[in-house]
Amino acid sequence: MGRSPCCEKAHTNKGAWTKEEDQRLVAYIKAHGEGCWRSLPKAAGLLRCGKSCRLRWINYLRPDLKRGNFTQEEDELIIKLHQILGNKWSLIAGRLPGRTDNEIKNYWNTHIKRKLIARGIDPRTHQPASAGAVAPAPGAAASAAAPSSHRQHGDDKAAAVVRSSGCSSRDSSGDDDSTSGSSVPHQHQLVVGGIDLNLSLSPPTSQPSSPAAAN
DNA sequence: AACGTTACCAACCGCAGAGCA
DNA sequence: TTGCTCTGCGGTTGGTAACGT
Repeated sequence: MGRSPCCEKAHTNKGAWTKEEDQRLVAYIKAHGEGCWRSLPKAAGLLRCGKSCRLRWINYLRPDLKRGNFTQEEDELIIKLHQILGNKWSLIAGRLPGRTDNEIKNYWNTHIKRKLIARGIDPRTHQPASAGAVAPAPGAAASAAAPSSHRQHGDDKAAAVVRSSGCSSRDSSGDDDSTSGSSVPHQHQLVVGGIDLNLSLSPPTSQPSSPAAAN
């Protein structure tokens, strides 16, 4: 079968973004808002695929991004959240305003993993390295222990934790901000290690509501 | 000063799920 | 109800900078 490629690869640029491309993208989104990524590149006059534009915007150009070093607080929060959610970077990012899933994922892989290992903690199970090897973490944490089985079944448990709250990872973005009428509040109050993990799934950047938010 | 290695960040790829006709 | 399209997510890779020998 084969799905049609997300874009005409032959006519799209790849690799690092230029300043001009950034400017075009930002200008377009400021004027028209996000959405319809597939048609955006053409409309904005960019030789990029929609996916690429979305990623660039979300991970780099969004005006509300924090950028810069992670604080000790963020650090600990990421660890706690990862313990509960596993590699659900988008959900974790949702609890860290101004941070993107990609940024957190990178940070986890390059800093936190190492840090935990140095502390003698298995970064997947969040258990003492020796114990973790034999005793997988209970509950949701188990998902983190699951060998990255490509999010097929491995993280089902962590996902279940989230779903049980009436949300799916999709919801976070879907954000049917339905707040409006939805009888099921998208919240899940958790307190771990003294940190109140209110797992309400709000988009990382609650709506670029007003493009003007930029600057 | 040159070369090799390691660490970090940005971007790409493929898949799954939601929404719609 | 089914199939198709689009979006979003997570994993992985490539490029570059920093550091060490």
